[in-house]
Amino acid sequence: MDNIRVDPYESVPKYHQLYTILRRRVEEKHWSPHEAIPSERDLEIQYDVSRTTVRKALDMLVSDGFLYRAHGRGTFVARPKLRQSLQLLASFTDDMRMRGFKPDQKILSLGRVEPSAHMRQRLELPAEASSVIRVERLRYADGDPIALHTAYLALTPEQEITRAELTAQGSLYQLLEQKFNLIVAEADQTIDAIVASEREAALLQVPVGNPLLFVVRTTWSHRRRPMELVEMRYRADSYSLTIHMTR
Amino acid sequence: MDNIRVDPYESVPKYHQLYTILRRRVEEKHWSPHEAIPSERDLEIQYDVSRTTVRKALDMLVSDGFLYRAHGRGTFVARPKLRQSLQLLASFTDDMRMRGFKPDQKILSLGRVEPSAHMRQRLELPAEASSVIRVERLRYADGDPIALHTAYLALTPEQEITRAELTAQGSLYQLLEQKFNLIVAEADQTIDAIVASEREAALLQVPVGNPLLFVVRTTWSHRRRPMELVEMRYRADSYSLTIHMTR
DNA sequence: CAGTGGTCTAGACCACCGG
DNA sequence: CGGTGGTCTAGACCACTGT
Repeated sequence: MDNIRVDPYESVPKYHQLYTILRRRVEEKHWSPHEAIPSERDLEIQYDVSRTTVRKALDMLVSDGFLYRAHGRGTFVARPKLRQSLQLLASFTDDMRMRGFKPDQKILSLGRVEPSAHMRQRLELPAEASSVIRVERLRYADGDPIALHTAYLALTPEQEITRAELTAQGSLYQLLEQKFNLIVAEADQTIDAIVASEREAALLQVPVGNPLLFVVRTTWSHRRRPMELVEMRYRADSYSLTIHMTR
Repeated sequence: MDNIRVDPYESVPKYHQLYTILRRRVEEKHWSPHEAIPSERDLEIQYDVSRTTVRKALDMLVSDGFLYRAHGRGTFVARPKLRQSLQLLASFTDDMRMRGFKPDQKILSLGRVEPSAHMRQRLELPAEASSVIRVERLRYADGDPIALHTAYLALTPEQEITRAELTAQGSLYQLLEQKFNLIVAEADQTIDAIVASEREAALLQVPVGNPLLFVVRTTWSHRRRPMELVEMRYRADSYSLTIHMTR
């Protein structure tokens, strides 16, 4: 039995309601992996929406990796996926919570610095911009230090951030959204392997020379302005990136 | 002037033709970054297709990172993207060519081995499967060794691969497609940092203890059967992963 | 306000797959 | 062959943006 229905008076679009309904069904294992779900014409009738709306919902479920389609055969439940840490562009805070750890942080430094030429270019700073905000934070999972993050923010001199605000909010991205309406829309990342320097080793509590994942990310706001350049150094023994790819 | 038209008699879908036309325009800088392209209604008339078809083409261009939309304002050209090496699930061969290097390889070993319990699980091997094919290859870019790949293939005893075939073809994925109709459809990857062991250091021509990117990938065929488990070790000084993310 | 993208409908025909 | 997903149309109305 299911009495979940798509409600035409909801402000949420119908295709999104249907997406949520079907996604829950998959996650609650109402169907088994590789089992066929009802056909698009069945769903059309069952939820009293057009086939276009059904297909929009299914498109999203396919691109999110919950379903796959086979022309002439049907639409099927995908194998359960491992939680992926990249792609969705989560903050460290959210990433840790999804992985089941309690996130914490220590702000090592916060202040304005003069941007390098490279930074000016990456952040598309205007010539008159004489400073960016630099935030260095040590980040913890369940009390253990696992990453060192150094962020450079393209903010005007009027746009300030205090330690107290960042400590209270926890997530830098959420703070930037609340204070300045800067919403992260996209990012480029490069991923490298490095070995820990003396300072990094001391902060992350690993021996000098231990491997670290080194991630450099540039983020753009929804207005398509560069907002942040951040270097992240992760202890390789307690953190790895997971990615799902589809062709 | 443009006399490029969507041809209704082509076997390629109209939305895909339009996708190609517009993508070329963007790549050839017919419009500047952040410049608005014609509205959906304009494109509808200009190419004599329905708005649904226009939107399907635009959806693809947005998800591929060529355009972005702003409700009530228009559709805009995205900033030029850096070539991304992940996501599209390219073979090493294609990846190198896209990066502008000449790929090469040396097959270090090729033969059947008994799968470990872990491997049986990851490759969903039936109980009677007593062996998998193991291929160990050193991979070069412009003549320099940059990666060590160890692949385990879930193939039946009848499905064999020879050194000659793999050498001739170059790409393992292409060989699997041609010989066994195994087409890579999706993959899970974990990315770690490690330091080079003595053997790895010797093969990759770096000092022992140098950092390496360690990528473990499971691939599934279009029929959703696991086909490969592969461990890839990259010299961090000459290779890094790049990823683009959208929210 | 006019113009943009966002949602949605009710249909149609095609291409592919399995029995 | 019947049933599936894939493509496509011509329209409608809503929500948001800038002037």
